[in-house]
Amino acid sequence: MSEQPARTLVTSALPYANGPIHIGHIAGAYLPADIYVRYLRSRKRDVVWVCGSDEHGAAITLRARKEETTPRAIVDRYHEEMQEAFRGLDIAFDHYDRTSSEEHHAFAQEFFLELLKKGAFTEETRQQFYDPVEKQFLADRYIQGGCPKCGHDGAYGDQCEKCGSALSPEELIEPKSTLSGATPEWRETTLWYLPMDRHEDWLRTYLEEGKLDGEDHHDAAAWKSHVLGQCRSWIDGGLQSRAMTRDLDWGVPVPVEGADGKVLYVWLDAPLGYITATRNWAAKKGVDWTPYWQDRDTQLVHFIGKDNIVFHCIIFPILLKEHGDYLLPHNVPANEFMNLEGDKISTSRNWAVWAKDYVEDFDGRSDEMRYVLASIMPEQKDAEFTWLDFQSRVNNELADVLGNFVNRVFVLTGKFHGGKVPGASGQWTAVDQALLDLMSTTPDAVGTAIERYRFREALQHAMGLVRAGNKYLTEEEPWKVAKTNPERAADILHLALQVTANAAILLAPFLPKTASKLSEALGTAGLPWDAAGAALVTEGQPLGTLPILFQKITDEQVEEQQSKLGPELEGMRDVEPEKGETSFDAFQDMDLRVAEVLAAEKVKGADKLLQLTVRTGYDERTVVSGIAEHFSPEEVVGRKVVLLANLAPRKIRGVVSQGMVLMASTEDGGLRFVTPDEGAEPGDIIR
RNA sequence: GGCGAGGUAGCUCAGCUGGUUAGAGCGCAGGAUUCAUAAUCCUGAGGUCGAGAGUUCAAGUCUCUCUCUCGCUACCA
Repeated sequence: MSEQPARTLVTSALPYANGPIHIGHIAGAYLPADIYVRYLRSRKRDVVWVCGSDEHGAAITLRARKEETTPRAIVDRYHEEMQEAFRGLDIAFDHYDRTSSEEHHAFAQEFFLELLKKGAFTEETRQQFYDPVEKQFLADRYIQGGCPKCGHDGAYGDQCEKCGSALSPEELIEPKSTLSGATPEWRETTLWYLPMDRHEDWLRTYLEEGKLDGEDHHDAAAWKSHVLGQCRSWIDGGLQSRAMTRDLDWGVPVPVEGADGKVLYVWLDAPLGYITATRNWAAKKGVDWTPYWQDRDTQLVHFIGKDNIVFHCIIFPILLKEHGDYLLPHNVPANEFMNLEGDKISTSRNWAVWAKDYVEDFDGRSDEMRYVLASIMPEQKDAEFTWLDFQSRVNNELADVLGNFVNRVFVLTGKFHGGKVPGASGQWTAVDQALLDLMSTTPDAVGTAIERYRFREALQHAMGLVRAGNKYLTEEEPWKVAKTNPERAADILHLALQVTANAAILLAPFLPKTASKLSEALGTAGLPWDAAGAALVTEGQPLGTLPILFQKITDEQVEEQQSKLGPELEGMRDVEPEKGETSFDAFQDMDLRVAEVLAAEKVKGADKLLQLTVRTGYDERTVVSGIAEHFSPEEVVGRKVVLLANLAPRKIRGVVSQGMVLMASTEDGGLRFVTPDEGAEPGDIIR
């Protein structure tokens, strides 16, 4: 790998076309990539940035059924909406594609076949649920039933959303197909698996040392520690086989005879979308796409959020290497998560700042959001966005430092030099020289930080030049000097203008709108990055008119935005949807009783479990309950509770649990006992 | 329980391969100034660098133990 790659291919995580984009997404994978790419473009490097909608997967079909529409309609809607959000924040991909395109299907199939031919997969036949009414195999998410863990009656085959536990479909109590409501049957199906354990050795070398096939591949030290840490954790834990196909009808069909009703697993399908997108971009431009994915002088960078690390650093590299013709990532600068006003961002609770809403509420003010997000980007650890912080950064830094500096320079030039760039004598004082020095070193400081994916630091450096400009004006006082020494005053303003023009270039990756307004007004539009560091504006150049760059964010705006967070409906909660209809008989099957907790102790080796001894009035029994994180043993002894008494006994962590204690799970993420009213005694039947 | 990442000024965070009095921005106090969006500039207060032990001539920076937060994972209501 040479110091400077011949070209760079940048990707941002394909957003899932199942919901709108929020600032967490932007700060995680799109804004950093946008800054990085704008910088490289400004340096006139060969760079291509691709992205696209990830439009397959069970969640989308499930949602389509729920909304009584088609998967196509869902993905079409979000494909458009997401692009609108990106455009509104000036996130400027070279190409934005979608995985449901014909080209992608064809390419993904071709890629799959190649892997098949190379023996990358193992074929395994397993029992799987089949819906006899809809005549299809059921993906895990299409099966609903009682959760074996918490008893919650709407658990999915892969996960119970109530208790968060990972499940496999056969564990469900009374499983039902969510498609037809029918009871599914066991049938054999054949799926292709990726045996990842085969790849542990070279992956370790690739990640830890940056070496591939015995050659230097990338600088492993340049990777973020949390990215490497996660990968190490996965590999050390032993990599498992993972199914690369699914029985589903929405996705890229498996191109093998007899594989009707099977599609590629979205996690095989989606990253290949990067390649398809590049091919489509190249076709559009009439250039050859292959160097971007196959030439060793290309640098491949994936921008993602931390939830995607394992796929981009382990699974996708395995696929690429097995294929053999493609480059592996040179860096995956994953960001951590962005929290919001003290809580994690949550789509279902509407605890999010939606990109689309921001663009509507703050029309034309994309730079403000970009600036704030770049300032607090979760580069090494989770970060937090608050509207008060947004206000203070916009007002104190953008408006007061940058906006005001620019305004001072323009007003002074207007007043003392008729709005034209004054000439300079070339007689620089020590103070001038210090500023000139800073001006000449800042581009490199900013650029180096960007190339190291340290965007906050880069922005600090760029703003540092502006701060120095303010200091310079305040201390040199050209408005005073002009009265006694007009030549000196001209020098000062000339230099201040050079600083402004430099700032326009350096800030452009972060604040594209502002930067172009500035460089237009200064007559320096279109100058590349490498021009920065020196004099840019020329004597006599008339300045354009410049509006106030940044309006202050008012307290009212802050309050308005804060009040938008959370559930939208007055008095109504946005909770998980009601389950499908049940029958009286099914209810009758449950034997609910009042019981009293006699004793409680923690189950050793488990964080969440309490072992309870309860009195039912007719016996005493042991119940294991996953409430240890919410209640101490002392707190629960003596309580009257509601017990599901006839639940099949189950061995949990070595202890046989005979029944289940009912709890209400509350909005704050806690649990509350369901307690019978005064007078109810152990053994009382609940019906 | 296992693994990973964090715990640094009131707030948001930097501190690379250990080395002079631990930094930035905001906030706060005092002052200067008026060209400018009541903006700007200077000065100052403020930190036992989560706790404890160890290695070293020297530790925020390395090792161990403990503790708290976040994430993945296991057990799981």
